[in-house]
Amino acid sequence: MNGWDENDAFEAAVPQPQGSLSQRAMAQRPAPYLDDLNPAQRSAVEALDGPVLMLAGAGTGKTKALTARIVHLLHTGRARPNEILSVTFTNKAAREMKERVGRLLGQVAEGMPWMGTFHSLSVKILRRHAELVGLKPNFTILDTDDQLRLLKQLIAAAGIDEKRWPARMLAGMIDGWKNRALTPDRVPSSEAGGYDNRGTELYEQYQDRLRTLNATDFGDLLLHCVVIFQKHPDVLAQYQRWFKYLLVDEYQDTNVAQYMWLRLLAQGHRNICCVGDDDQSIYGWRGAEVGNILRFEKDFPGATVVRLEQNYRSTAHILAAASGVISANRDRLGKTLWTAGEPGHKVRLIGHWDGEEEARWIGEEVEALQRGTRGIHPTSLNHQAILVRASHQMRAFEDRFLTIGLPYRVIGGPRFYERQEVRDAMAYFRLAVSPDDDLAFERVVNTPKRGLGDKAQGDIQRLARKAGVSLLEGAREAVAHGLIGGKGGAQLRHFVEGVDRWHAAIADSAVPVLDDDDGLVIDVAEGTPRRRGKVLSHIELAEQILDESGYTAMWQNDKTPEAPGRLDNLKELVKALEQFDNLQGFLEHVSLIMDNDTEEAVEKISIMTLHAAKGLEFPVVFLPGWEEGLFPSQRSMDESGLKGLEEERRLAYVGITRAEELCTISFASNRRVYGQWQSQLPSRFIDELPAAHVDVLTPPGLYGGGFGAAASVGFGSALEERVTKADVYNSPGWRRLQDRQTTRTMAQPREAKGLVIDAEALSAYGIGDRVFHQKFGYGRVTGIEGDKLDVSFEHAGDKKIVARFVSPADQADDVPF
DNA sequence: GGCTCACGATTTTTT
DNA sequence: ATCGTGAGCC
Repeated sequence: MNGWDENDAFEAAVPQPQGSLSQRAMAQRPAPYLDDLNPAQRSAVEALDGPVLMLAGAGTGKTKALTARIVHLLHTGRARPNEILSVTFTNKAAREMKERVGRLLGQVAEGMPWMGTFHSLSVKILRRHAELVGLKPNFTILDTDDQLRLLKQLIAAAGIDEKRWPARMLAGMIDGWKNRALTPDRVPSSEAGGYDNRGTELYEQYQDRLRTLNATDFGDLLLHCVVIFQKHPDVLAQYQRWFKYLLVDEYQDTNVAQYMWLRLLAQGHRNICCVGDDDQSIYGWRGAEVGNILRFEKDFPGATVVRLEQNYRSTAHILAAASGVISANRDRLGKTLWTAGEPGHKVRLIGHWDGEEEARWIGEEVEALQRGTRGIHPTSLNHQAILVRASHQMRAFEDRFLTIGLPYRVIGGPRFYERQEVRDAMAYFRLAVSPDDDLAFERVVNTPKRGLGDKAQGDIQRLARKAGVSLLEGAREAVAHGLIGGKGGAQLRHFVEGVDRWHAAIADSAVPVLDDDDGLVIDVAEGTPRRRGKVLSHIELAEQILDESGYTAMWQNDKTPEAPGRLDNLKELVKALEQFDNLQGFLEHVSLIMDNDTEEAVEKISIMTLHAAKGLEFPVVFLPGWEEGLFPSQRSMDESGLKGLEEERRLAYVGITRAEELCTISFASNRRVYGQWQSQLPSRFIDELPAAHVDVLTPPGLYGGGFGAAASVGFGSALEERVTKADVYNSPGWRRLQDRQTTRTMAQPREAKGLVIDAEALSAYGIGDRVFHQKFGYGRVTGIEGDKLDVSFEHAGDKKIVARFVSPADQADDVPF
């Protein structure tokens, strides 16, 4: 790699702070946070006024610069802690930044009330102005389950077949609109398709329903804020004045709504500093707009752009490999990472016969590295990671590691607060706090089973709707008039009485506590002073709720293997209550804050998706499954064309740059996908790796070495067999492998995705062609009969379609935003 | 109201 | 292959 020369030029171009006036002036006061910054970081920290774009490559110390900037703002007296708005995407990032700022300041930085995620900050703002969007300040935030339940009801009410138009899909559409800050009235008519052309209508109904329930979903938090800012200039002006400096982390991940949110707040003083890396934009599929960062200089004319390019994480070979891959992307702002460190080991590349063998080989490598028999120092399992494209790839590794007893941990998976039992418990708490929370009522009225099925619940719904009261009140009525028969009726009575009792207990002991430490006072309602009325602590109450409702008993009686774990989670949930003053406060924060990263004592290798790995680093990284269709993912390319491919490539870049010392890329020639064997071609990204920085290891399966050969394959050893990539592909072993692939493919032509089988070219379409249908989406032609095609659709299944109803789907189709 | 069977989907994921 | 969902049946 040739980044060193470029860097020298860069350093020469930037005035060196040594001996400069400002530097000597700074030295007068203790400013240790500036001392260990490199020149680029330092200029990013010191450019305080006006728009700043910090282009921070992987591992270039962006968090360090960001935190130093905050400290610098405080230290120079430019802003008080509560006048800095500092936005991250995850709570984890926010927490880390708080800690680091605190460490630099030499104190606990709880004095930064406006440091948080887009969502948590939006909630904070929205609570103050809820009435401007038709909500009460104590609105609840729905989780995905609630959202789906609601949408299902609306779809059913509209008489639409939920089979054909699933609630999931509508949720996705609405989410997409909210990501782009589109209220129902602004949704382009071209996108209103589906759902019998009533998509927007359903969206509108959904929003109405949320308002009635005094609830929002996650997307609303941002959207409502943007609407308020746009419609109420006076409110916006107060915030603009208050937030003197804005800092944004991971700017490349912002969506349109977040962009507008930021822009609105930054208009005025324009002191906005965005930090990001266009090469690490991997969330386009959930609305992130790389365009936001690419456009920054246009959006904020006169912006200072600083590039952080010195990498402190990886060896030169690893950086060069990553740079080589990412350089194939167009539309980059362009950065060249360099390191002052050692070249280190080349990136290792190895092909395997199939996925199982790949897992076996990696398992052995992991153990060898752990023992230190691979030429580098012994590496703890905690410092090794396997990064996969899709979570189903994890299975092969889990299976293998379980067999050989290699401890592993899967990162990602369902979050703590997403677990069923946690949500159920929370619904009970919600009901106790606000008995008219209908969604909570629906969720737990028959959990545990109380003999209240569809019929009984339907009766309650009808009754409540007719009387215009909440479901709980409806249930009370139903009980009073004996409308619910037998066992169910008695249990419902018990349930209603329980909620009443718990609610009364809360009214006795807890008093709303107002947030008053953020310094910003805008029409906040009067609050009663904090008081600890002592009837029941909220923790005791929570336990009582779970016991009296029979919820704890339900899991105690459950004999399934996961029941004990669920009980543990409930205990943990109750324990988490300790950090809050009352149930209200808990409910308010839990949906936004609960994380569960518990450090374990046992050494384990981490398995996670590439997405989950962003922001992390490991000395040793394995990147398996680099095969066409898997990585880059076929679906991504089908759905987003070139844009999709480029995002996949950025994912590859993210993967490689996670490695500090040793990075091993691998692929398999055969893989079982959805139960069918498929032959695989090595990923195009493999060919984009610069050969000079890659060691191609002898694939044990190809050279007949089998088990023994794997152990002898190493690097840095004189015995090592080194071959070039071309050698591998031209080798007899590789050809043999190709031959076998073909044989298999011919034997199962129907499943042979990605391979064009000899077509009876009767029409414009051939077997194997990818096609697009207005309604069914993308599919592949599996047969031709006269003017009809058999098409296997990705989402809609197998259909016989008249050829003129489909259009050819170009793989490079660029779907416009 | 609970259980079984068939069908369909199956990248990535935060808040 | 496998998992989750929904409909239909006891």
